[in-house]
Amino acid sequence: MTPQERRRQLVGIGLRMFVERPVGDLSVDEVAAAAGVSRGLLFHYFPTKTDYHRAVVAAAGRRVRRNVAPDDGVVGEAAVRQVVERFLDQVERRREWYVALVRGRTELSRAAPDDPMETVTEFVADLACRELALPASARPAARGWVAYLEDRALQWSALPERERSAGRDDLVAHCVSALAVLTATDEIRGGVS
Amino acid sequence: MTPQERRRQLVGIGLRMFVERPVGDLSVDEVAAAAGVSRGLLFHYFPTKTDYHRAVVAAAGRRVRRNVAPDDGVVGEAAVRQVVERFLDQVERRREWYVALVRGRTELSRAAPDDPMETVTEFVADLACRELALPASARPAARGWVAYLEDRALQWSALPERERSAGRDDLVAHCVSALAVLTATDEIRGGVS
DNA sequence: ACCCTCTGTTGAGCAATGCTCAATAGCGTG
DNA sequence: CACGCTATTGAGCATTGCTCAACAGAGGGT
Repeated sequence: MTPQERRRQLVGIGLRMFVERPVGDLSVDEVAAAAGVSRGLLFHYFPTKTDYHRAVVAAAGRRVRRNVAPDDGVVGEAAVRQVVERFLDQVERRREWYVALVRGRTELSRAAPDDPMETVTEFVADLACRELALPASARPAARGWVAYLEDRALQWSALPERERSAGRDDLVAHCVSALAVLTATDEIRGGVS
Repeated sequence: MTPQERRRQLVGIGLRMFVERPVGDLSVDEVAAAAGVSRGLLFHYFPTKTDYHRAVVAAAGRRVRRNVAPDDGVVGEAAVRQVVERFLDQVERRREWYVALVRGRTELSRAAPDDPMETVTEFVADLACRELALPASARPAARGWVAYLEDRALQWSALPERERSAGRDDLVAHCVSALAVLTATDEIRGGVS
């Protein structure tokens, strides 16, 4: 088996086991056993367990990024709305998996130069800034908005099915508006004093 | 040494070591050594390492909650403003410590009925709802706002000192306004369409 | 056909760590 | 002084992250 295939296989196994327990608690033996290889081989591909951990979380991040990206050709506020919708879908349909991802990326936050956690946040914040033609000064607010969006999505996805589908459209509208409002520093400053 | 003192001592040690490495990576031996006791004793007080972990994070959460609580007698929007200010202070003055807390609480998020992470979030959200007399329907937005506030505080506290002190007042004003706007569902819906 | 190298792979083994348990020490009480 | 209670110990077990020297077998050059 070629190295690239092996890596994919191993990371793939991590992505699946991920849901059940945090990657940190996952033993190398288990992964190796699931792959039908020896412990040693895993260390051949990922010199450290943390490296493996990082690879798995990074792959998860890329997957989410793919899933929430808007269709080609959709631009402006419509793109933002689509991202919000897809983000809600993502969190709703695979809630535990997403929660596991949040945990995994947080565990890695220490000494992570290419912090894989940032993948999704950066992507969404960038997209929002671009599509709404926001000034550079609005970037922190846009990033904060992503945190807001994620929290709302996690709360919402924990609701019983009935309330969830009922409130979905309102939530989308609210979050889209929220981005505009939070990044419109002048308006918001005057709004409440 | 009385059991209560021992517990306090052990948790206190955890609170201090906490900054350097995640509680999860902290070995029982180290804690025991720092306390001048044997491994075994630690397991006498905290049957599982996770229990110890939880105790430390819970204590950290209580400490933050104390630090951000507004003064007695301060009510309404002033109370919210004070919480925001104190929250920024907290994150700024002990950034690594706060980051460690975020990590610690996330690590525990699995199967945590009395999730200590919630301590601070719940506290701030409750306070905001109460002081601004928000309806129950605004609760999710208030919780989301806490996530927004935390993210902004973490971004801001990473800035070089100059920009930090310059932007501080604006950030406080922005966050206080943001709470009002995010929870005023009608306004925000109409505001941007 | 033989050997040789290169690389994916193995498995034994080390050190650290979470955890258990029987035994001890020290103190207050009858 | 003896007794019991409880905080405390330290040896020991199983697991786990990680190292390393050795193996297998496919391809190529002679």
